[in-house]
Order: sequence, then structure tokens, then C-alpha cells
Amino acid sequence: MSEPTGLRARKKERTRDAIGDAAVSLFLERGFDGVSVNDIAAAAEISKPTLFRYFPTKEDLVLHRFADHQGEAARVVRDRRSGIKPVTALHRHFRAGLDGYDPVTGLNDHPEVVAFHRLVFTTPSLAARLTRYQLEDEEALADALGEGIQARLQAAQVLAVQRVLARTNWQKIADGRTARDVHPEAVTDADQAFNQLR
Amino acid sequence: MSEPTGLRARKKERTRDAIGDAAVSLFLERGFDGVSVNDIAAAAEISKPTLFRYFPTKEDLVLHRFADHQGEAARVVRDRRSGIKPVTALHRHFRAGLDGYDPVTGLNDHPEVVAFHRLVFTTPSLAARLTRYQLEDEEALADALGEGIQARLQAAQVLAVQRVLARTNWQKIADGRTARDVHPEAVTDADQAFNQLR
DNA sequence: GTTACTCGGTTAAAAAAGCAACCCGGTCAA
DNA sequence: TTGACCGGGTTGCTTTTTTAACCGAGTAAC
Repeated sequence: MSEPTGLRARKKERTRDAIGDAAVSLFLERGFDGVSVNDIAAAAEISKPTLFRYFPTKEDLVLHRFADHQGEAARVVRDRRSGIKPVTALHRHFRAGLDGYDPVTGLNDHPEVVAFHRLVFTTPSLAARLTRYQLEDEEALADALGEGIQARLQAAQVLAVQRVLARTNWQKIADGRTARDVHPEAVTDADQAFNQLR
Repeated sequence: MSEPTGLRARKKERTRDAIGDAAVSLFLERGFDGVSVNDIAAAAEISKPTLFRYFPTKEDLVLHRFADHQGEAARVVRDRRSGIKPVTALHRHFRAGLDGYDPVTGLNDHPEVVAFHRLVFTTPSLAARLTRYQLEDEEALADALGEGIQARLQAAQVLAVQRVLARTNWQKIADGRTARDVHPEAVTDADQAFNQLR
């Protein structure tokens, strides 16, 4: 099933994970600006140049978790079964994320996850960089949807919807509610939003 | 206190330990000839050339634990306090090893240690290589003792004594007795042997 | 009696990592 | 105002590791 991973690939992935995990846990502990890249490199037991070989900027040390979902929307559209409309496929995918309490839907009450979201949303440079990721995502989705202004508009709207839904869910959880408790209204919100898109 | 270990040195040491540990545990499990160097490299998650960069031959994967004590006798003689005769210093050092149940004295009943000794003593190529290590050790000790045939003879005798004592202890433990039980007679054996050397 | 393994060990080239030194913009103090 | 740090990144050079291919000896199959 899984590709025949050589030693090289396996170790690279491990190093990447080690850096990312060390970074996030330090950030959650002392805040984005309270941690230097030197600290992270030391914690991950790698050198500074190596760190920057894996992550181009300090921000990416946080956002790689979003970056890993990069292009997901476009993929969902491309891989949909024939006869299914793009928006429907995206709707179902989001719904599945909700049911699985996927962190990207905002519907996850693990303390670490909610702290992580707070970190991202309350650190300006991170929020800024995040929107850049979302723009790239939007372009990819637009390409998957077709050409012309119609596709671009729809892509923008879909991602805007997802963004709002995720933030809404996260906000409710940040206010102290549990994911299971919020789940029903998250579903109806999503149904309503996606239905309006059609 | 401890040397300023850079990343490089730290990782090298870890890699070496990983290889050595993987090798020994596989050998104990399936015997020296039941394990290929490829198996060991795979278990240690390194490539075959890397393995041979750390250990020149397959035998050394086992014997590095002895190699780590290489030159110890010579060092004991050189570092003895003034007024102490070499044989006395070596005697006291061996006695201290006995009291600390140092594996090199054979007086250690940890299952892993006794299995390890059996592995070494019952695998011809290992036993052969081990005597080569002991010869080097002997030369170093001879140099520490002085020059001429006198020093060489004494070095050979001291190491022969230690070898016999260690094997005797190990044999008793291999027969099922505990190290603590064997300890008193190990001490009297050592006292007798070293006294005869003077 | 080839052929085709396996196993210990080596080689050459290329990828990756380490190290030290550096650039640039900020900040704080003399 | 200068000068000395510290922060995020970068640059070159060296060391380490992976990879794939190979050698030479043994050995089992046909």
C-alpha cells in the first residue's frame, strides 16, 4: 500500500516532524515572539540552516499544518465521482471533516488544538501569512473548477464560506463549549451556507 | 564539566550506540551467524556503508564492548599513585571491578550479560577476534610496565590471570549461581592469583 | 558445470546536514 | 551617534549519509 520509502525519505520526514512539533510546542508554551528560531533548532537538535531548509520562514513553522491541507479543495473537486457537482463534493467533504472533528473545520476541543488556533489568529504575522496560503488554495480550486471569472468567483466564495464556518466553530469552542455539543449547529450552519452557494 | 559536544558529535555517538545495540540484541536473539549485516543496518535504520564506517567488521559489532575497555590495564598502571607496585594496582583495580559486578570480571548475572558472554565464547570467529584485542591490550600493558622481556612476560601473565579469573566467574554463573553468591570465592581466587604473580 | 543466490565488504557520486561566518534591520546603552 | 547585541535568514565549505553498483567467496539448483 504505502510507497517503498527509502531511508532518505523516511529520515527527512521524521526530521520535518521533529522540527514542526518542537516549534509548535514551544510556541504554545511561550508565544510566537517568545521563541527564537535558535531555540527551535536546539530543541529539534538540528542546525539553523537545516531548519530553514525545511521551512522557508519562521511563520511556516506554525502554518505547515495548514500547508499540509494545501490544495485539498482542488483535489476534492478533481477527484469527485462523475455526476456530482463540485459544490456538492466540497459540501460533503466539509461535512465529513465535521463528523471526524477535523481540526481544519474548527470543530475540535483538544486543548492543544484550540490553543494552536488562538496562537494563529491572535498573532498578526501568522494571520497575514495564513491568508496568503488561502489565496494559493483559492487559485488551485479555481483552476479545478474551470476557467474564467465564473470559476474564480465560485472558488473565492467556497473558501470564504469554509473560513467563516471554521472560525465560527472555533469561537464557540474557545468560549468553553465542547465539540460534540457544537456539532449539530455546525452541521446546520454548513448545510445552510453550502446550499446558498448553489 | 562535560566537553562542549556539538550536534555532530552527539549524533555520531547516538548512531554508534544505535548500531551496536541493534546488533547485540539481534545476535542474542538469533545467534551471530543468524543475523546478516543487512539486518542490522535495517534495524538501526542506517545504510550498509554507514554501518561499516562505524565498525570495520561484523565481529566488531559485538566486540566494541570489550574494545571500550581497551588499554585499561595499561592506564591503571600508568595512573597508579607513586609507591604502589604495578601488580598491586592491577590487583586492586580488578578487586574493585568484582565489588562493582563489572561485566568484564565475569561476575555479573544479568541475563543479557551472561547471554552475551556465551555468545562471544561459543562463536569461534568472535573468540578469535577477541584474542586479537587482548594481544593489543597486552602490548600496551607491556609498554606501561617498562621495556625488555621482563615487562612483556609480566604483561602476558597478568592478562592471562585476568582472563582465567573472568572465565571462571562466568562459568559459575552460567551454571546457575548468582553473582552475589559467587563473589566471595571470586575475591579469594583473585587474591591468590595476583599474590602468586608477585 | 553453469547459473544464480546470499553474504561480508567496498566504491563513487550525490544528497543532506553541520558549522561558522556573514547580512540586515531593530534596540538599547554609553 | 556610535557601538554592541539579538533576531530572522543566507552563504560556502566540510563532513556525514544514502544510493546503487560492484567484488569475491561460498553454496545450492539444475
